[in-house]
Amino acid sequence: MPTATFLHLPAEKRERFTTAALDEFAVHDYRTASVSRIARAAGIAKGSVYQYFDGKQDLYLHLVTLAAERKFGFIDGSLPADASGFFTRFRLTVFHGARFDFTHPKLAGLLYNATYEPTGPETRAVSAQLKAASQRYIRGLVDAGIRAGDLRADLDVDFAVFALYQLSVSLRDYMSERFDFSFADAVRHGGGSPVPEDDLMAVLDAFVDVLERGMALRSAA
Amino acid sequence: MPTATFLHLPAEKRERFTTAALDEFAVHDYRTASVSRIARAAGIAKGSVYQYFDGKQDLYLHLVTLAAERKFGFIDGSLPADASGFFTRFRLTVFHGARFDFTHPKLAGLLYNATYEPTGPETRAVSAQLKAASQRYIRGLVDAGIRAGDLRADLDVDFAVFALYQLSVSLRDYMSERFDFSFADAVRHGGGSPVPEDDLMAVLDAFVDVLERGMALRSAA
DNA sequence: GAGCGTTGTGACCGACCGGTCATATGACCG
DNA sequence: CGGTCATATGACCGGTCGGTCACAACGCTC
Repeated sequence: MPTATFLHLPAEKRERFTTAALDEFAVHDYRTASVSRIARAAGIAKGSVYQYFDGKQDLYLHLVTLAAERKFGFIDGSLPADASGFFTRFRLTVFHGARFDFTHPKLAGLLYNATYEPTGPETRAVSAQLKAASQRYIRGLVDAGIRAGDLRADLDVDFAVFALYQLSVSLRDYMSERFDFSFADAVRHGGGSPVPEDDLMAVLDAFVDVLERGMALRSAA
Repeated sequence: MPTATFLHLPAEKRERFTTAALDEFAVHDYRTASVSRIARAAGIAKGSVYQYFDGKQDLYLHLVTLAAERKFGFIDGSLPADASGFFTRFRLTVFHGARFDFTHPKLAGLLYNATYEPTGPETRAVSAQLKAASQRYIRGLVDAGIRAGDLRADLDVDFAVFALYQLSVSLRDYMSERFDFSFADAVRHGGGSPVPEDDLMAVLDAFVDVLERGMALRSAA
């Protein structure tokens, strides 16, 4: 957690530092990210970093927490309050999640890296927490979907949660390929034109379609 | 590619080295893996590594190629020649892939790491090739499935291939959690009892079930 | 044995890492 | 002005890395 010193910092400097740190962790995984580079990019001495945070790990935890709060907040704030059916709600959740990824590529890149972080001792706890929170959220949706009669009652819930989670997370890769959108470039050179929402929705329709109907050709009943 | 020197090595020494290198790359990602540690574990001087391979990258490429050939060969050799339906064939493919993962944890761990390798310049090409080969294989299955009438003709093939690929790859994580089987431990301390094939099949049934029928409760036709 | 090509060796190189700490700076107070 | 305290600094530390190279050891033929 940030020290009092960091919180007392003039806002401009604090943000300059945060931006530099996000830039670094959005492009590099934990081990490859360099505190020295962050300090250089922020225009401060390396020693100062250790006046603001306990160390690399502490800084990382702070950034991931911040990014997760922003993304979950963004999604929650974009969802309508009234509960539509499972598939509508799930599609909207993924849709707004993707919108967040396009408009906040740094934060999204950090979260993506954190999710796939090779399990070193310094990052395992953070990754596990992130994964647990996402799966808990999805499990809530699935449970409600079964109760509401939107989903088959004999569904293997564990597997369904796993599948929805994996596909949601890796959808980023799919979109990147399908729309030729490089998130790495977006982080490095800011922006790039995000995918039109219509095209995004079309992909999500294919996604939900497979979830809902399956892939099999059903012989006419 | 290995040098002539490496190929002239007595088999025992060559295998001792290969084993040590696999051990290292199965547990660490590319950047974290250490040539010095490999040399130490193999009981040779570090300089010798550079008599056998052009460098770290070359060694890595060799190992990934070797592991991929073994795994694809194992699966191909285990599949029946006659083409059953799409879902049966897909389930068998994943089944034998999982069997390979349990019985060859080092090779499988290396492939898994290579798949999720953070995209540094040294590993990007290898990861992309691995992913392309897997997706090409799956696309073949899907195309055949549509032609045979096993799959809906209006299926979004791109998305289907992506989903099947992602779920197959990450199935390892799911099994690890579901069966409390640590692949990392299996690599480090050899073996551990693999999941009984019945339990494995039960998971794959749930997998294929979702693929085939979808998740929606269908009102009685 | 001498000569020679192949293979083995590990000290060494420059680079970078996370983290520390003695010291400098500067703002506030009496 | 002196004193005090929060903050800023960057040279420095021990460590590890991938890679090199001068040299030693070996195996072969003559």
